[in-house]
Amino acid sequence: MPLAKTYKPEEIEGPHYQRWEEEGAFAAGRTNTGKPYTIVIPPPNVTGSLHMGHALNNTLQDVLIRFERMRGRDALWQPGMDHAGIATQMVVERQLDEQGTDRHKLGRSKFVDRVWQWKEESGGTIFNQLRRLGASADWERERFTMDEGLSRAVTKVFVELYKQNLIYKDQRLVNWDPKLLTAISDLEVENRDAPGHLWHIKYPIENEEGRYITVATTRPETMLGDTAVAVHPDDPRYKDLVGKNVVLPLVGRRIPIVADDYADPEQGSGAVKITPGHDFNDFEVGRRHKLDLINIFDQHAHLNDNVPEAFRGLERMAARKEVLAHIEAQGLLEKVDDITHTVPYGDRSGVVIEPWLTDQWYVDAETLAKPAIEAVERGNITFVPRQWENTYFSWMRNIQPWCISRQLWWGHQIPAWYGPDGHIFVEMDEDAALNAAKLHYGKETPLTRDEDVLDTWFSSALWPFSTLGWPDKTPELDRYYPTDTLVTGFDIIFFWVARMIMMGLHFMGEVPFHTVYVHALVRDEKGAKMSKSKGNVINPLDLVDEYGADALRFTLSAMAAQGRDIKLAKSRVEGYRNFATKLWNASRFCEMNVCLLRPDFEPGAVRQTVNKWIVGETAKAAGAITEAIQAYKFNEAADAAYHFTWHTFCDWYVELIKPVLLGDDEIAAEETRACAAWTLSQILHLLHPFMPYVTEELWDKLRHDSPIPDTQDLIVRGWPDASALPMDKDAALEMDWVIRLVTEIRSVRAEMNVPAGAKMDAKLVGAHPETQRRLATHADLIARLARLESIDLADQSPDRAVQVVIDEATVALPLAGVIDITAERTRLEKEIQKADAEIAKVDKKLANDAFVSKAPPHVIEEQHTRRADHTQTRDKLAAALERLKQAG
RNA sequence: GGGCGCGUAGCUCAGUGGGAGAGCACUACGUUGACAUCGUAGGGGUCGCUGGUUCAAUCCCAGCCGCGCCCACCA
Repeated sequence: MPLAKTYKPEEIEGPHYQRWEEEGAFAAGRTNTGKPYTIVIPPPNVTGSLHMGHALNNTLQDVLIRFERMRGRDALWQPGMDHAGIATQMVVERQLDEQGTDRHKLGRSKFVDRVWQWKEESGGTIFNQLRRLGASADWERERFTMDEGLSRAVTKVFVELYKQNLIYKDQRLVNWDPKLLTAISDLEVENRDAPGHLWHIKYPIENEEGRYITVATTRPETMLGDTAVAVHPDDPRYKDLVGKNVVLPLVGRRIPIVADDYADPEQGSGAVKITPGHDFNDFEVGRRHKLDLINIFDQHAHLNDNVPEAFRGLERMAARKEVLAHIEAQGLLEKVDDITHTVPYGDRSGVVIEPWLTDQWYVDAETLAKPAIEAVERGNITFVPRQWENTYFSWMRNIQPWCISRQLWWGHQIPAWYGPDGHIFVEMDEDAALNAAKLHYGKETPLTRDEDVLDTWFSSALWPFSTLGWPDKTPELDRYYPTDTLVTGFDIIFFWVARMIMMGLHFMGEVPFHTVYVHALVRDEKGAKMSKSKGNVINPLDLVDEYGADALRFTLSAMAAQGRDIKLAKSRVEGYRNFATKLWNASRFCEMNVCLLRPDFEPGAVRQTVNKWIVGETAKAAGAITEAIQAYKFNEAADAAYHFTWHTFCDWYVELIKPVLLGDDEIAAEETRACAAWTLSQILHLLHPFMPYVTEELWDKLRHDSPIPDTQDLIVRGWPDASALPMDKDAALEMDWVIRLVTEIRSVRAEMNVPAGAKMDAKLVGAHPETQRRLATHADLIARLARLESIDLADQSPDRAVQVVIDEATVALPLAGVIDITAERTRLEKEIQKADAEIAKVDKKLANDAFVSKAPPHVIEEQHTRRADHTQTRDKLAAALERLKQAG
């Protein structure tokens, strides 16, 4: 069946994907036995659906995987999903809320069952969306962070780190989310600038009637938990007050005035209230001065019983109002400044985070970070672009303890059990814990398990080895670890990349991957971050529906320049859909002209100049594309493929061979048909990583029409080897001359408004023997492409002709009566001026002694060549003008 | 307060120490047997500003202006 007249992506995409999957083309270890090439997918949230960031991220991974697979590597793209603790729990809790219930009514075990049920029914829609994009992941190896195997890995890592004292339990201030009722890590806190106020409040000095010390605060409600006022030890204003007490307003508590470097004389009043229970800095000050720590909030950030009765039960903001009202009523409010300050918000819940004193589990990240820093310093891991290494280093070198416990129900429950006396047993499972307890207490002792679960990122940190079977010694782990490339966005370098490096090195003794390719953010076309609230989200699947997956993939690849965000314009996608159409139509051309793939075709043995030329151009393109992908310059690879396909193959080669295909020379025609088919097949190969569907479809057609059908799908075929293809320099020069000649004639025709139907017998004057030979070879072709009746040699330009200069020769288009002689004179004069200007520019350079003595020889040589070329052109143009004048 | 990135054609973006590029948009012409989702030709830019280095700067350096992001405990 011939190719359809129009390219319709929706008709070809589904069937090919299905076939690839059925044939196991994505399966690692099946198609190739070569050196492994491995990418682990950044596991999307089980709740997630495909957004532009995923589309970009996974397109680039698929380009790499398909490229390496074609190059003969045993390509493994390891897919899987993340259980996404908080996000998923929130989704299910929302559902419960709609049903008028909540997780507490349900109980922990039923709630977790409920989440699993939701996961089985609705989780992972994103993978079907990735399939539509053409992602060639090894789906049979799909993993989930809560799988039995991965959970075992998580437990083992926890237990081992605990036994190595790299995990410990500690009581300190944490970032507490009063909506989600859990601790979160530093990274999950989003600091936002917000307008606020700085209240200056007078604290009365004890036993000194009428004397006050003024403190400035953005959070007056926390004064109820103050246990000191700090001033700088060198601050002359307050020197005599250090050691004295103030009477805390509203509370009546006597609290000391302490000297501490933390107090900045420049800030506020220079005296700062100290609330060790609700501020990270104050906590440190409190520790230094052995101050009491008073917790004034409950888990919802409502005031608790540690404050005077009038304030109990108030929510933070209400408390603030109430406190201020009392302060003002007592005449203790000195002044209020309007300021902008940063306020911490929970990145999931969107509520203000409260520093709160709790028991939590921490990872000693500093110790784990050391080898992870060295691995990047030594180049065992390279970031692309390189600059991200600085970001990595600056965070890793100042890394803080990682709070890994979460007060949630969905996640890996911490493998810690407590004895009646609070003794902690950290073991692989309950039986082991009970045994340990029996040993410890000398008798069987009931234990209670820690209620908390682990931070989601704790399990994803193990992803590169847990997905391959660790802690078991599996053949996959042996073969595919360390992986090769990690493709990710910069927003999770800390969350994920850094932690994978730490865990990989610690537990595997080897880096988890060698290259981290960090891609940009996809923004809307105005450069704004896409977000639901702004309503500027472009759904990638809408673009797939409208233009096809290939067009979207190609667009994202072509725009993935390193180190720059992608502002996605729809017109770009449309343009690349048109590109796919162009390719489709070029294939139709080949089909209609019976250009069949010949298994015995030897690109090095072609005899026709035009074929030698296209073989060389193919080699150049293949080399450029290969090099670009290897350097992760996806945009350069895409551009090179685009340009070669459209502007070299379609615009020129196809046009150049038309006369050959229709001509009488059957031997030449036969060779050209085979060569055209071969070139098209090379294009399909080179485009396949970017546009898998349309290329597979066209390849399918091409190979099945061939005398001996190729048995392989494109997806598993070999990648073109540029170095094995000949590049004929003479053929390149010759075709370049033809192309320039045709272009010049077309240009001057358009410029002189020569009517389309004008019949012209062109003459080539002053041609060297080699040029004469070229003309003899290609005259018919040139005439056809330039729409001439004929073109042949002459000794002299005819009268009243339009003349264009190509190298040493002049082409004359006799157009007496058709053209305006004055206009032609003006045109020639303009051309001469242009050439003169160029010559003058070069002369100026060459006249400069500094230039001639200091510039490298090849640059000087270049200038001489340029001068000669322009001079030749100028002379020829002058002669043409003279000729025109004589005739006129 | 530190760190990073960006400012090139109307729009979206490549690129380079030595002759300014692509796609889209725009203009003119075109029903040539692959393709109007097309073809041919063309217009359009002091490469943010100011200095410096250099024989030579859009590219390297410094400062400035504008925009964005990341990190940070400043009341």
